[in-house]
Amino acid sequence: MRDTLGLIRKSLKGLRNSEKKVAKCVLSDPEAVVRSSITELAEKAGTSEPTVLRFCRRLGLGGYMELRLSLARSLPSSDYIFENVREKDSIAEIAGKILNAHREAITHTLSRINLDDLEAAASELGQARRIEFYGQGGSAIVARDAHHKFFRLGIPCIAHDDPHMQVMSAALLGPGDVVVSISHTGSTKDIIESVQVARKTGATIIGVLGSENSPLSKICDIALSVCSREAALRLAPMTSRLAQIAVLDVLFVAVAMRDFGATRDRLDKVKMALVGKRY
Amino acid sequence: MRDTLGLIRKSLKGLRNSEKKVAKCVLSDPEAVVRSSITELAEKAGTSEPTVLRFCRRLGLGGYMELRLSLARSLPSSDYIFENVREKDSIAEIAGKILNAHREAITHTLSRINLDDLEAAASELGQARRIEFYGQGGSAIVARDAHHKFFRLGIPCIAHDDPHMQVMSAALLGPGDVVVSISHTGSTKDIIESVQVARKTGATIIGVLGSENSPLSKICDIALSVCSREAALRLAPMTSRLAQIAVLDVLFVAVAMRDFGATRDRLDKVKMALVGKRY
DNA sequence: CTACACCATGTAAATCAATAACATAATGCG
DNA sequence: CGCATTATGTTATTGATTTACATGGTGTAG
Repeated sequence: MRDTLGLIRKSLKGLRNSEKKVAKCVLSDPEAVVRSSITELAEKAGTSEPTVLRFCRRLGLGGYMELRLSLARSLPSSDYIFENVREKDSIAEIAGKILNAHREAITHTLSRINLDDLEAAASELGQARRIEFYGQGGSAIVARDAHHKFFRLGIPCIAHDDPHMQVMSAALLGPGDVVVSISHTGSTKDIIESVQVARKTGATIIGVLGSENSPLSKICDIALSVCSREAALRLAPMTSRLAQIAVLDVLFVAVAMRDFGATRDRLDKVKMALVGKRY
Repeated sequence: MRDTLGLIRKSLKGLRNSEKKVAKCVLSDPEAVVRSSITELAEKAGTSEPTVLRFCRRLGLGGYMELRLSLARSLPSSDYIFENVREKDSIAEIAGKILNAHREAITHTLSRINLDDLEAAASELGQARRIEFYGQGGSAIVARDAHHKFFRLGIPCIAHDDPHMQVMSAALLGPGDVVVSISHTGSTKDIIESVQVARKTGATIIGVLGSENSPLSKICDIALSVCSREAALRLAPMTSRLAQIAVLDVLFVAVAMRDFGATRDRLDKVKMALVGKRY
C-alpha cells in the first residue's frame, strides 16, 4: 500500500496525541510537507522533531525523508489537476488534464473506498446464484463491462439497460441472487424502481455509485461510492465512469481469486474460443 | 511541466560532459535515484557531488533534494505495479494492485502517446460528417462509451458491434466520414474486414489499439496505441480497456473544445432532458 | 609553439537537516 | 498518594547537502 494519505487516515486512531497533531497537519496540506523540513513541520504542528519522526516510524516508514518521498509519490503529480480544460488548450494540455483527472479519480477511489464493504460485496458476488447488472445511460456501459467480465466466472449474469427488462427480470429474482445497480447520480428513477422490485424478492443489492448520499445508496445492502469530483470539466461524467469500472474490476478479480483453479480453466476456455477470431 | 524525466531528456544537449553522465544515470534508473543520496549517485555516475548538484541547478531545480522529490512525483507511484494478484491476497491488496495498474496504464498512455496523431485524430473527428465506432467483445464497450459521448456533439454517430452491421454500414460511408476502430489485439478478423470495407469508400480510419504493431494498425490512417502491459493479471484485458476509454475521453474533449459555444448549448440540452428522470 | 585565460570538474570545509540518546513531564494504576 | 510506565521534549551526534575554493584541462591569441 503506497497510498500514504490513506495510510495516515487509517492509522489515526492508533496514534499518540501529539502524533495526531502531526497527522492532521500532513492531511490538511500534504503538498506543504513535501517542501518542508522536519523542523518546519514540527513547528507547524506545534510539536517537536522527534515526535514527527516517531509518527513516520509508526506509519512503517524509515524516517522523515521517506515520508516526504512517499507523499510526493502519492500526491497528484501535476499542477493542473483540478484545472478545467479551456478552449485555447493544446491537445497536449487537454490530454494532460483529462488523464490526470482520471488518475486522480482512481487514486481517490483507492484511498476512500470502504474495504469492508468491498469485501462484503466480493463475498456476495462470489456466492451469487445469479448476478444482474442494472444501469441507464452512461452507467449502462459500466453494467455491460461488468457483465462482460463476470460471465467468465461461470456465474449466470446479465446486464440490463432497458428499465422494463430490469423490473421484469428483477421480479423473478430471489434470495441468493445479486443485483449490482450502477448509477452516477444515485437518483435515477428507473434504477431505483428496479432495485425496489429486486429488494422485495430477497435479492442482495450492491450499489456502485458516484455520490455518497443518494436515494439509491439508502436502499442498497452494500453501497460502494467512488470518488467523483468530476474534475476536468462538465462535459460528461467521465472520471466517475472510469472509477466505477475500476471498482468493478477489483470486485471481478476478488471474486475470481476465490477459486482460482476453476476460474483459470474457464478463462482459458474463453481465450481459446477467441483464437479463431484473430489473424 | 512536472515531467522531470522529459525535462532531463530535453536538457541533455545543453549539459557539460560529466553532467551528461549524471543525466544518463538518472534516465537509466530514476527509481534508484529516489532512494539514493547525492554521494551514491555521484559515485554511480563516476563523478562528484558538486557536479550532480550543478546538474540539478541546470534543470532549474533548487538542489538535489528537489530532484529526488520531483522524480518521485513523476514516477509511477507504486511498488507492486507489475506484481500479479495472488490467490491469498486480501481485498485491500487486490484493490491496491488493480487500481495501481490502472493508474500506471494511464500514466504510460499519457507519456507515450503521439500528440501529433492525437491532434490529427481530433481534427478528423471534429470535421467528420459522420462517425462510426467499431469494436467487438470488450472493445464493443469502449465503442459504446465513445458513442455515448460523441453523439452529444451533434455529429451523427453510431457504435456497431455486430460484424454484419459493421460491414454493411461501412459500405455506405464515403470521404468525410470517420471510422474509429477499437481493438485490444489489433488482429480481430471481423474488425479488420469492416475497416477494409470502410477504407475503400474513402472514409478516414482512426484506430484505438492495444498494441503497436498489429495488422489493424497498418490499415489505419491514424493509429493510436495505448500502453497495455496488461499488468496485474491475465484474467481479462482491463487496464488496456481503461486506457482506451481514457484516450477517447481526450479526443472527445478535444473535439468539444473546437467550438465550445455550440457544444455547451448541446450539452445543456442533454442535461436538461435528463432532469425528469431523476428524483 | 607557448602562455594566458577561462571553463569544467573535483576536493575539502561548513552548514544544515535528520536521527539517536537522554531527560523530564504527564498519566494511569495499585 | 506514590510509583511505574509511557508520552513528549531537549540536547547531542551523525550524516547528508551545499558552498567555497583549488586544480587541471582546453582553446585561443600572441
